[in-house]
Amino acid sequence: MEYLTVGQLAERAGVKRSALRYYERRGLLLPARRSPSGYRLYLPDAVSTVVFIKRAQGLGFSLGEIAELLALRRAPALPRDRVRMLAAEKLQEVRRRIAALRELEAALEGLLEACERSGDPRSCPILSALEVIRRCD
Amino acid sequence: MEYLTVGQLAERAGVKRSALRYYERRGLLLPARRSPSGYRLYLPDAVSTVVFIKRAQGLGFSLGEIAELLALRRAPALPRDRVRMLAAEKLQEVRRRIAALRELEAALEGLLEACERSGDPRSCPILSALEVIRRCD
DNA sequence: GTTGACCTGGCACCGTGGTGCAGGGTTTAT
DNA sequence: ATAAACCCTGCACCACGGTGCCAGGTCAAC
Repeated sequence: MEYLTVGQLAERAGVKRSALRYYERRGLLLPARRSPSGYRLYLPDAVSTVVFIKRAQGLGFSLGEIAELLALRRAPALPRDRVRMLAAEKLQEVRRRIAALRELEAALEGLLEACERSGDPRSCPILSALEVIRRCD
Repeated sequence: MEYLTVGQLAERAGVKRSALRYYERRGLLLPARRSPSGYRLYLPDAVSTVVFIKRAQGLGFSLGEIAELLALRRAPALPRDRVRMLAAEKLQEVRRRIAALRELEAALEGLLEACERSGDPRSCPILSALEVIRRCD
């Protein structure tokens, strides 16, 4: 078996056929060779490309960003600095998201604590806090 | 001015008219009274409802979840336990997302460190790590 | 030679949180 | 009286990451 069909590639890479066609449309997978009847034919190393996509997704890269990483991977002279910059930017972004979520976490913790403390069954500190128009933001 | 038009409510609450109509479609805002010519007429306290929506969004609640919070807020007997449960679930969800992002952070840090250490200009540890098919997951 | 599993392209659809436009009617100010 | 600014409904569209279906073509096995 020299070539893989789209279904075989999908199975080996652990994605759906429809996802592979979508990646091709988005420019992540180069258009595959075709059999005389029009079937896509992939070299076995296409598996590693799809794995690359899934792992980069797992690191929080969008498909657009992954398209750029794949282009860099294909580049004749490996532009390591550019790759490193993309990773560093993504790290900053991840850290910003963590910081934002930690503020959320603190806010929710505060509301739940207020809820514990409050004894008045006719009021709900959580609902009240949400509708208050804060004057001193 | 007893009533607010949709534009006035939008301005006071800091959202767009289109968003208010969308909230109505999604069941977050009860259908407003109408003027004889069909204009929506809101009581001034609709502002606090929209502020509620925006603040709840800020705490990470989806519009569907906010619809439930608003229904609870309107309920005759305030179901504080239910509100508390929703907030506690959201807190758990936020913590899960933080944990996932921290793993991402560590992974990206590891890759960038490997990049610093590696002296070989013909390879890129980041790209390599992405395409490796890990055997011992 | 037929059945079943596979493949093709194209298009529509999912959820999320809206925005924007067209083609009307209304209200307000000058 | 007329222009500007506002309102109405309904529909289409955006990004995101795909999925599902249709009608048809193809390939392998029995």
